[in-house]
Amino acid sequence: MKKKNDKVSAGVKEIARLANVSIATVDRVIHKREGVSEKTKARIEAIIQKLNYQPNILAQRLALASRGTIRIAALLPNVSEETEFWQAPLDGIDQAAGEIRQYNVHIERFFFDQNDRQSFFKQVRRLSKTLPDGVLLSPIFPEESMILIRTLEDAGVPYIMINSEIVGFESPHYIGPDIFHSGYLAAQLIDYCIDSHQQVLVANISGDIDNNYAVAQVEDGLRAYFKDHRLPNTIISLKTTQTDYPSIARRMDKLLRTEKNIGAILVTNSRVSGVAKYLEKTGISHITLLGYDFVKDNVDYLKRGVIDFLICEKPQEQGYRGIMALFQHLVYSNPTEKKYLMPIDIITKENCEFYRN
Amino acid sequence: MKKKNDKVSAGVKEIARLANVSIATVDRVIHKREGVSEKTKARIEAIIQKLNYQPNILAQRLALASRGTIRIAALLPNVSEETEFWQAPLDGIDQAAGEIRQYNVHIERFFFDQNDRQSFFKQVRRLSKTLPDGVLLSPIFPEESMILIRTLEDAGVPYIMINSEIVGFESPHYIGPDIFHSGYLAAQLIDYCIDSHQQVLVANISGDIDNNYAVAQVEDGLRAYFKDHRLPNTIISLKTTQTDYPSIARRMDKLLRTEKNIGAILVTNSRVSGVAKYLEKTGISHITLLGYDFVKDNVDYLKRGVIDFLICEKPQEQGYRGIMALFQHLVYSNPTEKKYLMPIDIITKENCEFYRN
DNA sequence: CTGAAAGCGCTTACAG
DNA sequence: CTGAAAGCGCTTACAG
Repeated sequence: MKKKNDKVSAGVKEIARLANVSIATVDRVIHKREGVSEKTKARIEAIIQKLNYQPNILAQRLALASRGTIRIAALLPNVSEETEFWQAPLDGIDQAAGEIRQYNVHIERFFFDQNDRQSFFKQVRRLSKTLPDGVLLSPIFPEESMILIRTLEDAGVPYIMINSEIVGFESPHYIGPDIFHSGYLAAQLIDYCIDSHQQVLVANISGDIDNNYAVAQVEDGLRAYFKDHRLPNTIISLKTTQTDYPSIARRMDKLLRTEKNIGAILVTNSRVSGVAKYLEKTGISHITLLGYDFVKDNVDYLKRGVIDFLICEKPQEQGYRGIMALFQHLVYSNPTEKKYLMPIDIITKENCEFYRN
Repeated sequence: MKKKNDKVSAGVKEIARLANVSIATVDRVIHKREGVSEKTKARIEAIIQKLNYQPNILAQRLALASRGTIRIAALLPNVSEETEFWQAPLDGIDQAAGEIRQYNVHIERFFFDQNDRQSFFKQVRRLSKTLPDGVLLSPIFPEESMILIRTLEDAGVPYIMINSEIVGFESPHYIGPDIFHSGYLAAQLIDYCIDSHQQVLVANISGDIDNNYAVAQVEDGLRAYFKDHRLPNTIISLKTTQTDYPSIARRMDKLLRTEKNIGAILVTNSRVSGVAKYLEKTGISHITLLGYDFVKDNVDYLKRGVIDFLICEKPQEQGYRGIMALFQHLVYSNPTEKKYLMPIDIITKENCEFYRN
């Protein structure tokens, strides 16, 4: 099954032999370290060029493994019944952790309550005290996040943000969706489904709505689409910080009493199942319903035809990529890529069974 | 930045020390090889259990790397201007090749003409002659593919099929879309966009249409949706083996002369750009147009609003996953997973810039 | 400025 | 049935 002596390429030993030096000197040149005469350096570099030398990553890592542990901190909202969404990034982080634990990478998880900025700040302090080698965070609270980021930058600790950006702080260290665009996409789907005389309802359901820039950006994107395309539909906003079902039902009842012509509802986050429950209970089936995130409740309503479209940006992959990028950066000094924008996936009843977060 | 002596887990050396044997003996137990007394075997196994020993994959691979080369063959249609689609799986294969060349894996590519079964068979013979360690194929021609598969099975050579299955031959060695379902999904999207009195046109444009089961399955899926939902829309089929633009335009002209009420057109493969060109040239903008695959021409028409939806099943990832699965199987005897069905992605003008094949 | 040697954690051919 | 030793291709502390 296998042929012998079918080397992929020559290694340091061969280079050393050809250059008539020791492998230690070759290593110095490869890693651009001090202390090699220009002459030998040039000679070795020529050979490296000619042989098109590629280091054996396996051996490299194995040799480095003895050096010690890399500590990466992950700062995320905790996972509760009503914030099930955050399980996905966590799964991605766990997956990455599994793949790189061979390399002595240790990941510490710091959880906060997404409705309590105090708890966020508390975790920031805990995290800062130990000063890890790299940090993954979802910058839910912008001000407190900026404080952390300043600390990290001063200390030269690399970091990556996932899930949402800090408004007004363009950063190359971001892995996540272009949220404005995902609202724009939602509007396009709505445009396919409703008539020009129908209204669109944008429902923002969030405990801390004033700090929730993501929700606002989705709405901005949706409104921009209708404006750019000069569409005549009226767009109505609904805002509530009461996320429990009875409150949602009450608000919907009241709204639908006056607004008789709603053709579509976009819930700007994963709380769409609350509205779905309301529509199902009240037997309203002519309204197109859209929302965010591939979480269990939402998928159930999608399969039953109550929710028409879910938009999802692979949160698990965000967590996975975030950790891997930090790892690459710490171990191989690979630059943390420029901003990585996730695909914006459209999920319906008919493709949901094949979807992967 | 790093702490010393922060071992992930104990290794063979530690196990050997605790069991009072040599590491060679430990190795024998780990790999369930013959020639260890029951007594020592039991002792070593207990220690392995207790320590929850996990082999260091790096070291394992490095040690194995010296053994020789693994040869994987990939059998694919060639990439031409009108079969640009096949560039994507090829890119995925190249990416995988890059990642595993460290492990002395060599990938040989065999290309055939997708409109010429003779050329396929010729490559099958070439491939069979050298008998590689693993095979990746797109089974475009079912009969000839079955011949190859029988040969491989007899020789105990693992194989994986991508892109489409062989009808009537359910195989666990498949990585690709559920094509019937993707037609079903297309129908759902159409259902959102047209009225109940409008017609749907299914356009099958393929050089070798009688052998193209994928195209037929898409149509089956679409028809099944309309039937399952008892929708009144008439569905019209168009079939042509002339894939050049003038022929397509002629067929469309003729068809539209009699059928005045078409609300949507689904082109069952990547040839959708031909129909898009026709609609754009003739200034027809009220028809919803759907097709397959994220190739340049199609994306251009999508961006210009001529094509409404593209459906795509990550062909690049299929190639990548196919090679990686074979690699895992050959090196670690990981079972080639059960059938892996790809997500069915919906791409529109508003999310195409973020899509990744 | 340069080199010899040990070590990363595994596998294996060989000797007993 | 078992072990000592060499080797995979790199990195690094140490000696000169």
